[in-house]
Amino acid sequence: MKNKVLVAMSGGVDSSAAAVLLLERGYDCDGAMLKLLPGDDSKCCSAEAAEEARAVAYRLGMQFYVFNEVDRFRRDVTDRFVAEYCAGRTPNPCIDCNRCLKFGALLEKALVLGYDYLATGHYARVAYDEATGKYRLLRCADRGKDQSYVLYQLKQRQLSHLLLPVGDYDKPAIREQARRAGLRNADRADSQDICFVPDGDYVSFLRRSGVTLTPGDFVDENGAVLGRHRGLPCYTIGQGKGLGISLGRHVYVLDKDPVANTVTLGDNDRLFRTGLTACAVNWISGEAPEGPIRCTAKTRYRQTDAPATATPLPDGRMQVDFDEPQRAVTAGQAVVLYDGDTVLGGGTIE
RNA sequence: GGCCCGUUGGUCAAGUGGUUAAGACACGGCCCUUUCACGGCUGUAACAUGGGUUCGAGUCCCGUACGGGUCA
Repeated sequence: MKNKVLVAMSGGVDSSAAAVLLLERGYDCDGAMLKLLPGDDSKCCSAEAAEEARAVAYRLGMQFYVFNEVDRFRRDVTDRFVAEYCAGRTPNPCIDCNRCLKFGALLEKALVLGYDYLATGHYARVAYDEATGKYRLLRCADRGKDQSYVLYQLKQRQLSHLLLPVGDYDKPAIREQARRAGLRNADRADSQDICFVPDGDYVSFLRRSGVTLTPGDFVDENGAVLGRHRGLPCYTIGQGKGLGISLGRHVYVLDKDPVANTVTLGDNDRLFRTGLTACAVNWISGEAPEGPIRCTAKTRYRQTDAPATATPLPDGRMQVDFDEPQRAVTAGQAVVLYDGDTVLGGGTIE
């Protein structure tokens, strides 16, 4: 009888509702939270969030644990975040955190402690395919809330121990579940921004982490100087605001050159590309397809997927060619592949 | 130094006696959002300065400051 579940609780509505749903289905649940930052700086694991989560757990009659993963979080998430920005890329730390902490450290901890499953409040679904004997990762029922993009790094072993109960519902239904269960955080605002950057100012975080920002030139596509930038990490491809430069028309970041320390600006229509390569590729099925596959893909979390052809490369990387040019394909961000509602896999854009 | 031209929001830039002083871009706020962005909505903000003329001056006249040009 596999029914012992450790629920990853953030103190928010979604993970709380996940616990409620699992309890209703008869699972034997306890709650857990990861302590990721040393101080009280994180939104994910602040004292307040921990209190919220603890209160919910106790109300639901669950045990509640906090596991300290400060060192691992620094190594696998924040250090990497800083290094990526220094290299001129735009990282997505949530993906690393999911892979290494939530579905890495926490899942291992759960299994060691004798739990059968880890559950989270992500809006996505896991399904078992009898025919192939494999697990599948699916988008959630509510496309508008779908979070499968940030889970594309999951592997079969992780999926086999994963429950995502909120993925079958939409947000209003989840809030209603929480309300019905008498949870005081039913109307708590959704989380947002990078959890380890509470004020939303990631550039200051980089500075505090020892990164020196070197100002340089904004240039146009011909190399003509348009103004001064504050340092490459302050910008990402496709960005149009916060440039502080006034040319009488909207311009966007087309490119960043770490060697020349320049940021190229230009018109929106110069941002579109059809092809990309990706590294650190993960195929949910556990193995790369034999050859090119038709799929849809998206290059940023908040974007609708577009028709494409994905081709596994011999060295484990992958080539993705879109039918129509995509805007602001950015190194460091993730490209995620879908077949309908099924997540096929993804990788880090080079 | 003489003469000429110019000086409107953060930037560019309309406006030739009576306007709520346009617009674009920048900037702020809100929304969206477990990344960074994009996007949507919305807002703040100006007549270089001191005197005149006029019922009334950003608009006309004089001085000052600053910028550009030009002359020996």
